[in-house]
Amino acid sequence: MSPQALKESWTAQLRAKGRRVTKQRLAVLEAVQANPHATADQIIQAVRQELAGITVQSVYVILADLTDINLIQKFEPPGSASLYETRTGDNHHHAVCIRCGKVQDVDCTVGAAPCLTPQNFHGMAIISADVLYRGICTDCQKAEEKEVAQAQQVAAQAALAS
Amino acid sequence: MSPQALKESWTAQLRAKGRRVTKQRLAVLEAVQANPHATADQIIQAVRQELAGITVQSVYVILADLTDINLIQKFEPPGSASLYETRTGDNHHHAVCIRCGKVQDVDCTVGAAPCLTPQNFHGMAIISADVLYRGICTDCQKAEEKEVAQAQQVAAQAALAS
DNA sequence: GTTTTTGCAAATGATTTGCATGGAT
DNA sequence: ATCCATGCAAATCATTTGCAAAAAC
Repeated sequence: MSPQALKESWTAQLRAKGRRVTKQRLAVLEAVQANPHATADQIIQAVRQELAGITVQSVYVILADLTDINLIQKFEPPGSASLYETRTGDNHHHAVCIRCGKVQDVDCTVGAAPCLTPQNFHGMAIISADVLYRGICTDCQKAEEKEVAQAQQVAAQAALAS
Repeated sequence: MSPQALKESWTAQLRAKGRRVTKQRLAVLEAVQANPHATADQIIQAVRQELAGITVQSVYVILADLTDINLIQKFEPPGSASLYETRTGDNHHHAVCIRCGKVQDVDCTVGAAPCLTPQNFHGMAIISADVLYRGICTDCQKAEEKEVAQAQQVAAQAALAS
């Protein structure tokens, strides 16, 4: 979608939910759209490029409200600050790199229902399932290979010197 | 395992990891064992039954250390305080009730590897997958049925009165 | 006795809230 | 003109940290 079309779409959706269309809200939406998996802090920095005076608290309030009306989605990785994304409505999961912290979307190909078939649900009526993968992203895999190679070189030199 | 056997097991494991065995650590382990999915706050309350003087910060330090040596496991549900459990090592997931917040274990029957087979992993080397189910527990299902029944009664009486 | 643990106070980071003003409809 | 949204300050909540005293080895 073009930036213009996005803006119109957001405006329409805000109005549809009885929310007023303000430059602050549009700026927050733009920032979240521009940087998927952005933290509140990153969003604040980005929004301030356009609206220098906006306060931290306003951005938090706006983020919470946009989350309520499902225009954005909040994702809370364990142990770090919440991330916000414009991708909503579809059932997708996240993969976080345990080395650099980068978060990537993972499409759920199994439909909206729970993706596992566990034996023991204690009679609970399941509404949704969130899946968080932890792993090492491609960049960090390369970086680790490089480190291993360097460590081997150092070890070889130490063996020579002794 | 009997309380006594548990205590000996913990003692052995602490020693094996080079940790000193203190009454504080044992009390924390006991509290976590007694109440699976306990919050730090609940653990502090429980431990103070035995060790009235123990401080909040000590319990946090102990919990972090016990988590490091894998004697307990930390679970961070989105939007609420961390929970601690003694069940470690095996791959199990959690189901949280969106109404009362109760957390229950869900056995993962698919083995230790990622339980989904998503198409799009971005080349990431996956190490583990955490799954969080959201739903309504049996108690809350009953409570909701009761509420619906009462609402229908009220509606019926209103219809009669008009 | 030495080193790790604990106790205490104070700080931190993320996020929320109450109240007055300002802007969108 | 009306009422929701924003700005501001201060509070809250969970958790961490630095340093001195106490306890386990």
